Amino acid sequence: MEPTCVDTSLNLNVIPSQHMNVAAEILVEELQRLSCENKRLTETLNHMWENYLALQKHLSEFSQLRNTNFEEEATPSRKRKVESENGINLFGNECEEETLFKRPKHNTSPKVSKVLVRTEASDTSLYVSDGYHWRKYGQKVTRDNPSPRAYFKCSFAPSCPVKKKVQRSVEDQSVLVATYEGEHNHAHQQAEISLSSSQSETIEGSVPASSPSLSPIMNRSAAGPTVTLDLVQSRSVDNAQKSSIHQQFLVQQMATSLTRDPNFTAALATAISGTFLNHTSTEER
DNA sequence: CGAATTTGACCAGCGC
DNA sequence: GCGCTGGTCAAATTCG
Repeated sequence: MEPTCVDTSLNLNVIPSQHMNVAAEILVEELQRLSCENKRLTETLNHMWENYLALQKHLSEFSQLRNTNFEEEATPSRKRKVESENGINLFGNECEEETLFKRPKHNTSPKVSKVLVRTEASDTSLYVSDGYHWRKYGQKVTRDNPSPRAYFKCSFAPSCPVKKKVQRSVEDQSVLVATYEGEHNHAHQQAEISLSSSQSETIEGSVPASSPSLSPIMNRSAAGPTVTLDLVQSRSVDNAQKSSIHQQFLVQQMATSLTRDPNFTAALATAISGTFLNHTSTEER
């Protein structure tokens, strides 16, 4: 899609001083127009949020169905038996890694999410602090990446099925890529993670549907204003409350982006307006 | 001394 | 069937 730029700038230099009233009118009009657009964007965001929740619900239902079928059909091997005992064979909401599709027979697609963590270049450790307690159970050098991959299991609760893989990014050695699989079946140990809002970025294609985060790059060393965010889901948290927090965070992220980057503002406004207009036009039919 | 980490061996899936 | 690869296990080692 070709990005269309919406010019929201006001060229005050072209307005002569004797036409201040006219200029004021223009300003008021512009303000009203922006207010309308803002309202429309808010509505669009709410609509997208509702769609997202509906999709998540459908996926959840689908995964339960899949899981039931799996239990009836499968005769798990030794390893897989252990996994199913731990509940790791639950069919998750989202599957992002290509490798997960390569082994559909046994990989039952637990919920997978990726988090990128920026570290000091000199920091060679593979530890990502995320509020949970992890036990390292393996390390491997993989073919596609010269830096080793570390394997962790959540050790906060003995029966917790969540696993984590941590590896340095091929492109940027200072970035740690943490891949989480499964869902914690216990309360969050440290429910918050500090994110550097000034330096956080989103990575295309790595946003898990179930994760409240937008796959931020967390900067361990950066000082400055932080956004506190629950990165992982806890079953102990009330769903409605969780949704509310999530929605607030999304709105906050959106608002921050809109106010910060004029190009992004224009592109996003165009994209969302298009989606919104498409949606209303189909509803009218 | 118990917990955590390291590391080589092993296993299963996949492609050829 | 065989080799390659990713993932896991478990004994050995290190750490607090």
